[in-house]
Amino acid sequence: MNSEYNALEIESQAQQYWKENKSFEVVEDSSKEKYYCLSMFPYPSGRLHMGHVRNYSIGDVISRFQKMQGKNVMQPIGWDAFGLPAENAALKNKVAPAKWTYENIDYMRDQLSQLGFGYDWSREIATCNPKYYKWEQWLFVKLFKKGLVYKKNAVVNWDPVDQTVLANEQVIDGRGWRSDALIEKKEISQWFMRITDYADELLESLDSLDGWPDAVKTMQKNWIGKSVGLEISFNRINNEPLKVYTTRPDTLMGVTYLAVASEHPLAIEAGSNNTEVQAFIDDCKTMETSEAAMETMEKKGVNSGLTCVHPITGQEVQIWIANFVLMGYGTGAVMSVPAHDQRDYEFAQKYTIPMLEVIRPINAEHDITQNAFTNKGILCNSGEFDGLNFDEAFEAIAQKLNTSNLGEKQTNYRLRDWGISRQRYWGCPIPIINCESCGSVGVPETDLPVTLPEDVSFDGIGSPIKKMPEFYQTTCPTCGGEAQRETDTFDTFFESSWYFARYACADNTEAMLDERADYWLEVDQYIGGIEHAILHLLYARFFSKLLRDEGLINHDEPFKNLLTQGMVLKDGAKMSKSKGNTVDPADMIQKYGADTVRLFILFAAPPTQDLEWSDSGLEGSYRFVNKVYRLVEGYLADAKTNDALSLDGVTLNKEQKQIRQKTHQSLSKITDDIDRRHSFNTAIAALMELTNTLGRFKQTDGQSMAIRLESIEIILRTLSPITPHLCHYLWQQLGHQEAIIDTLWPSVDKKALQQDEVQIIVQVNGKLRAKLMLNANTDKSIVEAQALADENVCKFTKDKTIVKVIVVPNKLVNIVIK
RNA sequence: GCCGAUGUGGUGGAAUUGGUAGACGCGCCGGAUUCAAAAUCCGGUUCCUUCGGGAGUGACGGUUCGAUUCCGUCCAUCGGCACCA
Repeated sequence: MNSEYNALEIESQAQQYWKENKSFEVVEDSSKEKYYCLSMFPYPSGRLHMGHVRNYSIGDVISRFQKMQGKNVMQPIGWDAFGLPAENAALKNKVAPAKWTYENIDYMRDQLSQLGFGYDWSREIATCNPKYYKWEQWLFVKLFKKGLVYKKNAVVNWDPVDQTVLANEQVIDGRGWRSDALIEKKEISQWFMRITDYADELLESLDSLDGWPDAVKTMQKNWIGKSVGLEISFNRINNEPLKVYTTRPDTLMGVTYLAVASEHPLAIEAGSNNTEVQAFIDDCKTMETSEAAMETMEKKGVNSGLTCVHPITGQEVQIWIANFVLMGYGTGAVMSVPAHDQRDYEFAQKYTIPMLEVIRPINAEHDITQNAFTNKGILCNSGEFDGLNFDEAFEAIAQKLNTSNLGEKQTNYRLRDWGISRQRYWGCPIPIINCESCGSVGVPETDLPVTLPEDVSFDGIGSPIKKMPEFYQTTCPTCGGEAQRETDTFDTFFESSWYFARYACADNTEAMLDERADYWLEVDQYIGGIEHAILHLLYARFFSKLLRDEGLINHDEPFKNLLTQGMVLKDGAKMSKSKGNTVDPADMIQKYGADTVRLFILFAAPPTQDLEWSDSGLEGSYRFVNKVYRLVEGYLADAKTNDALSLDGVTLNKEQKQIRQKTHQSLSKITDDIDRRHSFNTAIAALMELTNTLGRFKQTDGQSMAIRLESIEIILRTLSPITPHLCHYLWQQLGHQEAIIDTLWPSVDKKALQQDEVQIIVQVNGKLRAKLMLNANTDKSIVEAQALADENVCKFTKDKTIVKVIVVPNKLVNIVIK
């Protein structure tokens, strides 16, 4: 054993050992319980940052821990390799997105290896590889034939200068990030998946996800946004009625205007003979499309001059055109009740539209001249409905409208169908051929994959494949006539929606998935950033149900347990390449070694908490790693001249007993912290305490040597998921033939835990006044008497009346005085 | 704006089921060791104090014998908001 801890040497040797012995390569094995541990795969942005290190360290600790529980553990890794940053890099560095991506993957694969993560590299996936995306094209064609995919018009951000579609992220204050041009909304035809067909199941099965954080389930539930309301028709003379959906039909009698989106046919009609209206509609064209922008921008509108008829009163209602109504959501029109909706209230005040109070609070006052009353209450000014509460009014109005065919109950979802078309180059080609006579035709299975040309020059003016006849010119599979390929690509969430299943059978060239997927699924533990709480996780759940309905897997849900890691922030914001605030672990690994870096990121905070990055304290982790090294070194030096006897556990002196007690208490805590609580920081703290305690215990008699060895071996095995290289090395130094990764987790000796005495806290009126050491399970009345007799306690109880005494066994006494 | 989180010493954080607030680190202060330094080891470190004690977990209220923990209102910060991944 070297007298100096040499991290880099120890680490490369351990990594070499794992590689040669295929320590992490697994196959299906019916004799063992399987455990599938998955961390969200990275986008190959160039270099790892501390967010990755955190994510993958957590996954590795759980994987190694489960392996030491004797389970058949699969921990795969791959690359979410399609996406926008490759195109941005292509523009900046004049390098093809494919080349840039593959180089990044090579670099980052090295970094992951250096960190010693126990991946089964034989299952590695890169989503930009045709062998991977072939199968999502195959699935897409099946879903297309099944009617789960359709085409419709949808709005995109159009940069008129760069002649390209921009992502929301690339639109800054309404302008293109490169061109600075005012961005226009543009409607183009795009592919959608009918995720709303599964809205109910996606909502219902959330209840079965016991291993998911409640916060994530709540966010998904709210995102799906199931509501029951009324679809109400407002008739228009000699025209189609205008339909609106509302969850507050009780406020119907308070409607003073309707609002439609600027793209609504009525708006276009109104604009065609009114320049003021047309000017407003034109103004709406340069408007950000994101919901956040919609909600926070100034609410504006214009009176269309058109009117409709209130379905109950028969009165004329104005139709306004408003910038906050979305054409793509619902009917593109809403009913407005200024007295009972704050947005309508402000809009009505701004444009002096009348307001009608029709709901009053039940047992309170509300001044409607101050703001809208948006709670439910009792109806007033509503004619025959006066005095009804929300539920009664809902039913009565629904019934009334139903008889006149002007309204019916409807269940609505906030969730919209998933738009999967992207007008980008670096993505998976949508496998559709457009034929003038046959329409859209799915690419036949034998012609898959539709391969994305990789050797292209990328200039940022639209996608290269839209300018490559050799790519898009083809023949129709149905009629054989001339036809054109779809040149849009999939949303990159498509790839990440099924990769977890593909890992189980990544080598299958004949099928998307096989029976091995059923062996490994569902994922026992999924780990990833909280920022994916809604979109990625919802799409992956959706895909699971699609795959199930195609008979490809037999699970309803992909992820049994979910650990949402908090963000690693730098300068108060999420680390990302586009913000330029990433921290590369490379230098730290070089200086301290991977074990120290892993230990530090896990020790810095509990995994679910956000973490503002700072490397102060990294030294402390390095110190601890060295301390463990010296602990073993010290033991081995003593062992040269002193033999460890077999531990008898009976004849031990007090100090020896205490060491064993501390050891097994720590083991118990560490096990629970890692397994149940995922509280790695406190597990490490317990390991530090135990190491410190043991470092002070230097006895060399036979029993003491045995106790030291037992304790050291517990430290090494419980620390090994966290700092695996160091523990691998030290385990060898202790003379073991079997590698530590192949050993089992130690078990707690309950006899060592036994405590003779317990500390009792004595409070007077909730304030700490004394601590007593008493035999465990001392009778309640004796504990109480002892507490009352305590000298310091008496100082506070003297001349006071004792109202009551609360005794919590083996823990606490609280004396309440007056 | 809406939805979901978070808020504790100089600092990262701990307190698991409502029961000792500040575990374990970092930093700082003092000591040992050293020719000296690094490294290491030992001790101290919430604030105020008349040294009895008092106050204190973003703010203000509430429930309780007892609240960092439960409830209400507010403030600040972070994540998501459908084309960043």
